[in-house]
Amino acid sequence: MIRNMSHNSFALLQARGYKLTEPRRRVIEQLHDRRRALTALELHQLLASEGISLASIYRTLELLVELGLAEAATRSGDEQRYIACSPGQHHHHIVCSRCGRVADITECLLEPFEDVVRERTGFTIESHTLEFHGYCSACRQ
Amino acid sequence: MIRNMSHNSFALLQARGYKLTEPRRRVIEQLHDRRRALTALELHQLLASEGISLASIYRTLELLVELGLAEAATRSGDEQRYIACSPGQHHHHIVCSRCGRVADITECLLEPFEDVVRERTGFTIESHTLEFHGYCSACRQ
DNA sequence: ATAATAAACGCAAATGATTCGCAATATGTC
DNA sequence: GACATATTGCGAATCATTTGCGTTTATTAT
Repeated sequence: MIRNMSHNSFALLQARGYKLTEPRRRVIEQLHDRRRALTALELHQLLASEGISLASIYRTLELLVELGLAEAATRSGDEQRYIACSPGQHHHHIVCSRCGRVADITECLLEPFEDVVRERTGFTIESHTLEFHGYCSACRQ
Repeated sequence: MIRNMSHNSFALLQARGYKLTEPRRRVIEQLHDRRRALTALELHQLLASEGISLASIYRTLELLVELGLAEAATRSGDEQRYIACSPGQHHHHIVCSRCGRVADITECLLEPFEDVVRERTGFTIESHTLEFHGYCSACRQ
């Protein structure tokens, strides 16, 4: 299952004409397997034994976001965290404030409200960002 | 009205024992009067004639966030934007993707969903971040 | 009002996450 | 199995933000 999710990303990468390199494979695996919001530096440390450069990690993350295979978490600190993401369906995440664990919220809760927001504010609505924060079962006191 | 909103912030600042200085007054005024999500650099440029240092703008923004008088917008780019905020009631914003104009969404749309999210994910929920993006009436094509 | 006093300021240097240039290497293809 | 090229690792560069420090300014008490 976890393997399959990584493999989906591998496949999409290649289908778009990108090479499936060692740094890309490893970053994708980590993001999927750990199910955590990770920083570039954390990925670099997790992959220390692989001799992958920090620059490649940044470049890979940029590519994954572009392809919809990862997304940048809401920032709370000076380092950006990244979350593995299935492309296609729009959805949201809850992130553990202690360990960074991520869970998906499978459908979008907000589309029904976009009309209300448009009427109230006079803005047209193109998108929204939503992220919940709390504690996963392991980190709850 | 606009003046009152700035004055509320002035008062809260002083009530908490902080001095109402020129940089603080000006930054608060700009954030309230422009009703836009602004970067530190933009504030510095807007206030160029006042001889206010960029460092003071950063320090003021940090203080305003701490006091709940401003909040950091969802980042989309390499500079943080800040939004004037009334402390007290939890609410959300919609930000114009072209000009940065901000409108308030007066109450929170998501509290009713927190139970659902908790049940589905097994996380306890402490908070959430939500921001809408679109175009204000002036920027809509 | 005026002086006393501590918080805040302006400046310039430091920090640190992220990006970039380039020679070397690894991937997918023929 | 060799080729052509995308991608890598390295180190240097960038640039938003933070910090140290001597000076200024907002508040409090005289």
